[in-house]
Amino acid sequence: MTYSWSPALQRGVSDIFPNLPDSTDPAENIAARLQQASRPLRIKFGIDPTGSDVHLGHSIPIRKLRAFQDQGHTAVLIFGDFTARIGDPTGKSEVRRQLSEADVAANVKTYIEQIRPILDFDTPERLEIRHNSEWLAQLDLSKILQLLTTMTVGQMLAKEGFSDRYSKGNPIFLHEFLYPLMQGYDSVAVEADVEIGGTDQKFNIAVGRDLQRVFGQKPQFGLLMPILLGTDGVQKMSKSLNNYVGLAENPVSLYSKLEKIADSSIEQYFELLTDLPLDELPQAPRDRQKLLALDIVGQFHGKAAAQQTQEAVIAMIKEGKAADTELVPEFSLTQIQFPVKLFYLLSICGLCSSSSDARRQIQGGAVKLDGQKISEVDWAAATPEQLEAKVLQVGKKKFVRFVAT
RNA sequence: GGGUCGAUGCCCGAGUGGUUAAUGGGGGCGGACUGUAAAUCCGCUGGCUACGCCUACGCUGGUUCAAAUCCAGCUCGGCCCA
Repeated sequence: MTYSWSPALQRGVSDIFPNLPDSTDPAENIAARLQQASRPLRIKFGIDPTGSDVHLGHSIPIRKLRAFQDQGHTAVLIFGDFTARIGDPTGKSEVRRQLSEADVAANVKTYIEQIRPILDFDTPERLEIRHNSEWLAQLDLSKILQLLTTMTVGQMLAKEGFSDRYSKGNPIFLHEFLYPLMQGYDSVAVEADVEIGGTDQKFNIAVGRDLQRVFGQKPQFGLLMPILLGTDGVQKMSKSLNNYVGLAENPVSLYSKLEKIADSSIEQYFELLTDLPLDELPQAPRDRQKLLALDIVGQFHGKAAAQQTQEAVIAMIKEGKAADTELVPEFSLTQIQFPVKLFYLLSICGLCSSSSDARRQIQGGAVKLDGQKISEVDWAAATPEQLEAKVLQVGKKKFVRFVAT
């Protein structure tokens, strides 16, 4: 089998290093490295299971991993179960809270489920899932010292984020200095040939190269992918900014978020999140948004479901009707005691974050039952029959359908 | 270890004994508008099956009829010194 630096691998890549474009030295040029490879390369990507949701931003390097898999290489997916407990200081302005072992284990589980549609889990030899506690938990002090002697405080402080924090007088804890070294050591442990990461990972990936050299390995290539902008079109996609699109979201929510992506960021979305040819995209902005939403929902839920979702969303939002039963989350009336007050109902079925919030939404005219606006705060339903099969709605995109069982 | 300054709601940031969930901004959520978004305008932005009741200004106590505001101790952080 021969390998090459194919267009699918190159798509969307923002930086690759080392990179001497004309060189035929496999240590300096990725194309040469691939061409001269006699075995599948080991492509590393590490993710810290710090939360429970994986979003589209995370999916970009994972999609790249998939592209490598499809060309016969081995994806080495590392769950940073050990590093998650320290927290990557990259891009953070403050210290991250430490997670318990149990939290981390639970997160790994949900991550795998969310990533499943993206990666090839089935073809033998194409995927290796590792946890970095396998090797990091074993390190003894002398080994740690060996890692520490490879870098200076000056080098660490030069890292973006540290330098900002230091100059602003914000605290930096010593254990945070260990993070890049641990991520770098992961590369040693799995003998990575290429490490994929966001552009913010350049420093950490470069540390990996240094450490591999120290441990007598060929240094990996760093392959950096752009950071995806969030749904606000301004800041990077991130859970804490609440501008993210989660992989596990239901089709309707996925679709309705994606069809609103700002014109200014939609090209980036196409390039990084789809395989569609960029020169054949529709001209009309609205059509682009629809195509994007359709394609991505299709990736996670299948083409047929995506098509259905599109129709349902158009019906629901454009025409003000709640259409297809299957796409509106259902809520069982058996959980409710009658008579029930509307604000309590809104809070219990999850449409509002609290009953107080629900009252405010009612007063603000956001609440509809089967399309009829309800603005009386004390509106109540006396019997289940009054609600059965009806759709309760807050704003334009939050719905629940009541069912009897 | 010593000195000094600081800690307010999702975030930033006013407030320095007394109608009050606590000015203002950001963000968020709703409404109007638009091709969605953005921009703009308006409203909301502790909790509780609620005409009332709880909990809130780092923590714990104290002074007072009354404290986010005064006092003490503690915790955490910045800076300076060692």
